[in-house]
Amino acid sequence: MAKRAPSERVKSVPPTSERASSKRAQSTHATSEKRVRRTAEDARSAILDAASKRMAEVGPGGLRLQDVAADVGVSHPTILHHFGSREGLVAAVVHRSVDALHASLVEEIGKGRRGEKPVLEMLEAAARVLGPMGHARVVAWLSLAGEIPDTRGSENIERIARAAHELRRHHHGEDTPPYEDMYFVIILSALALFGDVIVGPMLHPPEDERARERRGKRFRAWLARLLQSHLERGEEAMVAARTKTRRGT
Amino acid sequence: MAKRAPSERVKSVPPTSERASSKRAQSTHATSEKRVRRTAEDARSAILDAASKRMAEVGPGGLRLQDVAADVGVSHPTILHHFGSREGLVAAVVHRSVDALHASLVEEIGKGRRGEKPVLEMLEAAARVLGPMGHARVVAWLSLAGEIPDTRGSENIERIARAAHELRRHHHGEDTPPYEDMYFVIILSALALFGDVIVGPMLHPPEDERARERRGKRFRAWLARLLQSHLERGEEAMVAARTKTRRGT
DNA sequence: GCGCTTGTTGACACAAATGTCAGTAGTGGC
DNA sequence: GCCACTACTGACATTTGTGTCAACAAGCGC
Repeated sequence: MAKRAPSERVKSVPPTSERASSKRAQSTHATSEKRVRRTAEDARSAILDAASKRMAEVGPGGLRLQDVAADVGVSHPTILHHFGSREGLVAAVVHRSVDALHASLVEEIGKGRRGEKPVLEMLEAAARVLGPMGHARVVAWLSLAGEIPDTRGSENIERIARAAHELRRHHHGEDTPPYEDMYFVIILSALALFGDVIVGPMLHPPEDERARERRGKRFRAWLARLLQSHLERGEEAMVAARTKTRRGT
Repeated sequence: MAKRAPSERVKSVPPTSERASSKRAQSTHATSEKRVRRTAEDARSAILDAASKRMAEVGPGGLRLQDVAADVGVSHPTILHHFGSREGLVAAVVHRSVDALHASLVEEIGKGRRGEKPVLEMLEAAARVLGPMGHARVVAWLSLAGEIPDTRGSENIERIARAAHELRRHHHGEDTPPYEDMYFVIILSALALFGDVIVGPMLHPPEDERARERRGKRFRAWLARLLQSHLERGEEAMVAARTKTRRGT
């Protein structure tokens, strides 16, 4: 009974609507209903939107042309017409997602960097960028799948870390902790934010959207205090706990 | 040209050997070569091993019966014979992985908890469990795919956090920070460890296995110092950075 | 209005993956 | 040594998903 075939189909996504949500009315079949003809750019954009949404849920490997086509309200050859191949579509989605992620990040970070609680504001900014859109999830899928193509993640991290380190030197002067300390601060922040999106649902007891939101906020506030106090104190207190780290610095 | 079919095939895994690594010699076809017959238990175990390895790389959705079969050196109906269906195999792998993860975790954590640098030792222990075997990756795949079945992750976290909190109260007495502080410490550790396995390769500049290993170790040492100093000082220093957290505690 | 460009589509071809089945062949019990 | 049990396999059936193709039709320049 039931000969199900390839590729697991991860429970096939919560039925956002019956399928073909937006333009569905037209396909009650029957007569002709006048077939719509978008500009190439509009079509591409609509398809990308739908594909992005799906991809955040099922990952690049789970994306199905027919599903995306149904969501948009077109037939699957249309997608192939615009993107050449499934792989082309995936690449386009990834590209756009990564670009948007970078843009939002630099914007948000540039915006909130001079408040009185800079660390918290940055964490919140980054969380806003990563969470609500599926950006963090898409990136996580890619990373898991081993596709780390033009993501430029490390460059971003290093740029941020270097800038922050310079700022710190400006404040502390002589006895500023080494660059790697700031690098690790940034890394830890990134890991915490990404990790929360990815394995958070698995580590915390089941909770609804609102509860999750509040818990996330409280956690980020806590983390911000932890990091802020670390940054303010330099590494003094840490040196106490330190016993013999690999030579000097 | 080339009509490639379903399910992306994520570059099809670094060819660990040509395929059918272990029992391959026998299949040079030609004559009969005497077909091997394991006990049911041995067969299941061999299949599970191969499937686990694949699954850590391609995720539950990407697992292909024929690939696993080839790795083990059997035909794919054999797998179906032992596990009923593909889904059965996936379930079995997940089950075993989760069980092993739990077992290793409690063992390792129980072991290294009375050293002089308890935090570091726990982090290292957890890293040993999560990293080398694909455990963290498997769990991450599941979490991303939304399959959070019998993982019991939150229970584990809470048990650990509660135990650690009790220990802390035993030391600090009256002015012990609230439970949630310890809970967040544990959560942060988990997120950092998981996150490093999942998105680490994307955040750091490209590095070989040894470099990655060393960097990981340095990062965990740094994190351990950060957390240790936080735990020793109670929340005193954090209260300084605190402005007005939602009422009292 | 006419025709050209091109977005769009149904029907089809092809591949890959799961699952079925009847039959083969080790292995242990007698 | 024979027999029953069952691990194992090749061949096939079926499903699902990608990609091709020829034809249709919507918008635009003329």
